[in-house]
Amino acid sequence: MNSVNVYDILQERGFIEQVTHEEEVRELLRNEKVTFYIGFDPTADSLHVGHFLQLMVMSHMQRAGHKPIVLIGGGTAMVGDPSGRTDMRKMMTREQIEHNAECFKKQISKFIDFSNGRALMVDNSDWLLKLNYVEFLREIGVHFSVNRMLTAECFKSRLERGLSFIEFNYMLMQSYDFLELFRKYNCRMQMGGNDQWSNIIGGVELIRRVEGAEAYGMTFTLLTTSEGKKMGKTESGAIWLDPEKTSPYEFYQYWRNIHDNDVEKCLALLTFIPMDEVRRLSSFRDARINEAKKILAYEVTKLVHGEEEALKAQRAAEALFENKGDAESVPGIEVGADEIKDGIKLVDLLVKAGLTPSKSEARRAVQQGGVYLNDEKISDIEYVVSAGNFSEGALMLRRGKKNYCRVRVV
RNA sequence: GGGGAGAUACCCAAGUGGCCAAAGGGGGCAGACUGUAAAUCUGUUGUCGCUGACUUCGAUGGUUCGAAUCCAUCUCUCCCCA
Repeated sequence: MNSVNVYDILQERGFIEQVTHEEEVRELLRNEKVTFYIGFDPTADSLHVGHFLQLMVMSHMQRAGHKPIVLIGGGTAMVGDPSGRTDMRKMMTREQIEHNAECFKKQISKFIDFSNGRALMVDNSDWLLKLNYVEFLREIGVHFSVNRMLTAECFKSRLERGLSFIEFNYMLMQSYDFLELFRKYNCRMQMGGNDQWSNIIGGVELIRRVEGAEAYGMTFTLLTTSEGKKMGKTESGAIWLDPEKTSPYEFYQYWRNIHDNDVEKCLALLTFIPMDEVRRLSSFRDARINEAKKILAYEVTKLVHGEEEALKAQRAAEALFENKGDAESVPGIEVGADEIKDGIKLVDLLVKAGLTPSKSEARRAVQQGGVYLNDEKISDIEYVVSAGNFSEGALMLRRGKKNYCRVRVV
């Protein structure tokens, strides 16, 4: 067992938000090899950075010799977790959920070591879907006080806006999951984002009531910016771990452009850089903090997309913003030589390059002086791009300050 | 089951027969400033064959020269009573 307690590591890095029994959990993690679980409901076809934070915790725990169970919520996704939402989740079909679950499984396998039984992946649809309603009520339902549930934080906002019975049941399902894993695998601890606190203690209490045994829970800080907004969201949606949905370059840029005040938090939570170094890097002020941001961006991208992609993203960023590195790495599109022969309208090219979602917006961007072709501002919306604009078969198209696209002729 | 309120663009929210592609705010985008940051200020924010045309105000059908606005039916949400 590691000499340094993983509890202290998690605490020092700022993960821990709430713990059921602080001292006991600390002792437990110091003295025993603990089996614990974190659940992931497959509500989308890719994980996002919020999930990544959970995976970092798992990773820290695994490094310390504990055994993670990744619980894919194929069953709970059929119901929908109301925690932390103001609106009702829309019902998902079973096919969607199964598809998403497959995507999750693939992605998670990259982050956690499942070799030699060092970790486990299970899907709660295996036991939830075949539950018998009346039996479930008699065995599990009796232990839950509606009065208490109604006072739980996770239902507060929904009590004002509306909460359907199906979502109200979510807590019971998640609590049952914990019980199931406790029985099957002696899983004694559940971890999760802080919005999961109510659901986690639901399980802890259920185990105490049914099994007369002590189980533990711990929640982590949610990835929020220093202004309290959810991190990992951009104009175009979430920051996904799937490179098809968020390219490694975009991913890199997201962290590269993080707010100064969030640098320390991100370095601590999303990289394995030692805390001494984290503190040193984030103590930089003014322009120098950019050094820390570059390291953050590189490290996180490396963890998620691998070293090669991280280097490519870094070189691309250097080429665009620091006039070094190499432009080859800049993400781009290819156009056929025949398309260029007769010329292609700039606005069409902007859309094709994905720099603007529609031609109207492309026109607007041009009119507002936000479009550059090879670093030269173009303000004519009728401008036609032709072979003359290319050098060595490529040109650089830019929209706004930092949205680039390298266009190559093939 | 009875009664009431409501559904408007990415979100919140005004508009209750033509002056409405639809006020205002948030968010987004662009410009200035900068450190590829933040804050601030300015502009912009349905689409397209763009000085014009087309589609949009829960859905469908109707009244009208003309509907987000009136009528009918339907779907969904919330509140009160049972």
